[in-house]
Amino acid sequence: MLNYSTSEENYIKAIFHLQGSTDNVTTNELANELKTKPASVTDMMKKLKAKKLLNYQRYQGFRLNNEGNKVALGVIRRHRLWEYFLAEKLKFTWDEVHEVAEDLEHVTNKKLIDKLDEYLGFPRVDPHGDPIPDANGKIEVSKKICLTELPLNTTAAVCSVSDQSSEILELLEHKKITLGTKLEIKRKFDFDNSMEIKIRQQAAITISEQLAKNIFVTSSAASQ
Amino acid sequence: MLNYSTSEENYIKAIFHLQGSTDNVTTNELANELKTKPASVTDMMKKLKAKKLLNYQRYQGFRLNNEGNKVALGVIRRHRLWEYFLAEKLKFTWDEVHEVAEDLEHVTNKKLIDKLDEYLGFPRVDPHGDPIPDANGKIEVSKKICLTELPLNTTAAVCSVSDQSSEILELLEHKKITLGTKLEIKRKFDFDNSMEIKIRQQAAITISEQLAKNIFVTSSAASQ
DNA sequence: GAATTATTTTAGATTTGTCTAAAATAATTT
DNA sequence: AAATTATTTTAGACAAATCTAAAATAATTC
Repeated sequence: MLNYSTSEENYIKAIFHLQGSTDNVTTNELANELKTKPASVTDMMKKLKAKKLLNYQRYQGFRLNNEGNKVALGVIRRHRLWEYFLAEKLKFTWDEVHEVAEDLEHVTNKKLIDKLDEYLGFPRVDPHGDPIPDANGKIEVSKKICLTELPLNTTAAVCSVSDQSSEILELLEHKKITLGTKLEIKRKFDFDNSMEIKIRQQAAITISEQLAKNIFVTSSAASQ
Repeated sequence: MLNYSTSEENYIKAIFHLQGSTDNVTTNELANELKTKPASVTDMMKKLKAKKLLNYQRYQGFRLNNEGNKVALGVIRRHRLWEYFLAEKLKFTWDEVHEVAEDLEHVTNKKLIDKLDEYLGFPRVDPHGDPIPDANGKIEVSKKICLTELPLNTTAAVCSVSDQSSEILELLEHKKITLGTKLEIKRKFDFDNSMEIKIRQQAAITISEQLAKNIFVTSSAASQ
């Protein structure tokens, strides 16, 4: 495994988090996520394509390939181990750890990270409940839950739909929900159990209880 | 205290280690220390002078000013705390810690470092015996010892000379030893207790027992 | 003290990562 | 399907940190 710059690692990690199980990530999405400009994203995508870390065709968006995913999981492993360390050992609060781990994650010394992992007792999830990849990049598959059970403001990816009727598919197509779509619940209404969900940068949309009951998602924070 | 780049911090730290209590550091010395080219050093010295971290006049060498020393002590504090953490908690060996700490020291989050310090129990010296600056940049003054007691290959700075006769001063001037000169003993000879010492990048020179007995040095590794 | 040698600085180039403004392409609307 | 709008890419510029080669200055030697 080669070494990558802090900037490259941040792009790779962001793509990993944005890409569902099927979608390509778009230039604007990534620029928005990284608080940079689309032109900068295009430049970096050319570079990462040249380094064979992702698939990219101009105007078509991009996805990490096998090697890119491995790199991403390495960064995520470091980030979450440091988060665990900060919360568990240094007594940082839940909400403070992310920012500090953003810097620590770029110290890429395998022995350091593996010894840290051992010192911490090989934790399985970070303080946010997200699973920590092991030294081989293996990450626990997060459980499939019904959309009705997803906590508020927790991103999850659509992984299956129980009812396969043309009626539900028509509705899902209209709402632009497909397998792999990443979404989070912004509000729930007790009156009819409808909910407002947000998909990527799009405006929030409303989903009925009937629909929600038929959508299943995988959420890495489900174990919280 | 402003933030400085990794590169700036490395230059500042290196100058701190090279400057005795009086000497100016030269361009070549610093280039050699950082394994870079003299031209790069000159560029950076202009930059650090503009940021008011050091005194520098072209062709005259440079020294950190008050502010520069503060920055250096901050970097050294982080470096040595991480070294302590790596050795004490992660069970790295004595000789492995330096390299890893070189990277960790550039994560400049005050809360992180102060909490790490507390977690480690406010250690006074790192695994090499070098003192760790406290949160205010205060560093324990290392004890004054006679040059005859300085261990081999340990850098120390000349801090006083007991005999003040013109004869000894003549000899010291000839050997280019003044207050603040940093040196280390490379060899000791049992026959006449003479020793070979090295000053900076210069060739080793020989010192008699009589002379050594009159030279006192401060060594930050003296507590080892 | 003039000539030689060593050191330091300057000038100009390179790489990485970023930006703005304009051009190219894709998507949407009418 | 033509026009409009949105997205993406290209072209060219800039800052940071580095380098090489040449020029300037200082130190040393004869």
